[in-house]
Amino acid sequence: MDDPSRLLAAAAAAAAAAATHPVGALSGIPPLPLPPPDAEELEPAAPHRLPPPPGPPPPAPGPGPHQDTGDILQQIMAITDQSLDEAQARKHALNCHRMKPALFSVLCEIKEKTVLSIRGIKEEDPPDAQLMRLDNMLLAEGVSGPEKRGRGGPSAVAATSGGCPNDNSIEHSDYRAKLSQIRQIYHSELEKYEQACSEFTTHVMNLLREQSRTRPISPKEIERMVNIIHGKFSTIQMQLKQSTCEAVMILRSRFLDARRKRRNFSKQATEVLNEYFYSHLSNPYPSEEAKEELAKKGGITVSQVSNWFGNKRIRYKKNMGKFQEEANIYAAKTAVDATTVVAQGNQANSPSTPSSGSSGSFKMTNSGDSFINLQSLTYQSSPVGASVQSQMDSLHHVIHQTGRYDSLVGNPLYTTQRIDTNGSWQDATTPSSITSPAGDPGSVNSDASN
DNA sequence: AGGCATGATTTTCG
DNA sequence: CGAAAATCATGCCT
Repeated sequence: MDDPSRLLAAAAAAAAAAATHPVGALSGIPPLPLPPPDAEELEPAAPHRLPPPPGPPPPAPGPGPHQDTGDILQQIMAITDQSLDEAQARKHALNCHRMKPALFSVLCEIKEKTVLSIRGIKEEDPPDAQLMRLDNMLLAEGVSGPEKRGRGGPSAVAATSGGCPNDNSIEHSDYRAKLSQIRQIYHSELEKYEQACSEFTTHVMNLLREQSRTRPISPKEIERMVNIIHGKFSTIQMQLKQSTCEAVMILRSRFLDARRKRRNFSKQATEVLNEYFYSHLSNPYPSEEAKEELAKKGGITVSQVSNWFGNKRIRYKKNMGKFQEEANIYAAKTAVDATTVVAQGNQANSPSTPSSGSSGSFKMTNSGDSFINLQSLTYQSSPVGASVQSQMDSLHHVIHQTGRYDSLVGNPLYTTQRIDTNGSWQDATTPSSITSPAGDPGSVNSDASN
């Protein structure tokens, strides 16, 4: 039975359905013959499959103009079966058909309704939280955003890695190199995506424009399509961002691991640190300036100096005996140095801290064997101020080895150092004024840094 | 492999 | 917040 009017009726029903239940129409009610799936994408003139609803609902199906509509429909449906040339010819014929404008406007109308009801679904992607997180992170890591160059400045790494040693070590520059590599890849990929996106968008828009001659395509619809495309591409971009973040994280963790990896200090550094420690044994708390000085001398960072002193104090205190030998070596060394220098009349030899002036006694928590209080001794023998200080400190150990000075209580006139009830090293905050019995105020700041 | 040395990190404390 | 104390993790020596 190929009664065209039946087909028309079906089409009309579909059209009505499309108008009222567009989703149903989209999901495919169609009693209409679908074109074969192939040969479609190369044929811009081919009617889009989605909304094929034809003319207005016929009040009374019958011959006449409806006949024409049915013909047109059939032609439309059959168009994809035809060869390109043939199709072009038919397209042209259709375009010139007298019913075409009317049919087109109906299609437009229906389309309008459909789009209207669809519109509610779309346009609801909030500024993706995850995307924002990724963006922020990339920015924070210095991957996105302006390129930061220059070694001295506070790099992104240093800013985020807390109080870690932030030297210009090999690892650090390695890290930076890798980071910039990631950065490069990220940007080139991003650019590629953007380019592809815009290319694709233009392509689709051209296609739609082309198609708009044969099927109703509103600007809104194009816009929507573009949005969809952008959405898809931004998903890809998000993936890119995500993997970049991962890469940075991995790099970072590796870097941190490497940082955590212990590497013994150079002999020079150990030397410098030990010298200071044993020559300021009474008060082994280098000031910030002294720390900087030591760091510079030893080729390490200030925080490493702090770590070292922290460890040293603890370990020394815990097991003094173990350090005796070392102490003697350094003590003697510094003592000799000090005396030499003193003999030369130069008083700025040791990397002393201004606050180390007090050679107050300190006592070990766990050993009844306390340190000798030598101040009266030195005080009387060589009141030369700061340099004497280190000498005196150094002598502590030599003497400690040879003789036994168990006096815990220092010269009462000379107690700038608080001795805690538990007897730990306790730095007096402002000892300097009292520390120089020789009346040498200059020793307050015995230039630790030359 | 095991143990000690040692630099770094974390936790605790004043 | 800085220092002490505890702990971790690796280097290095045997």
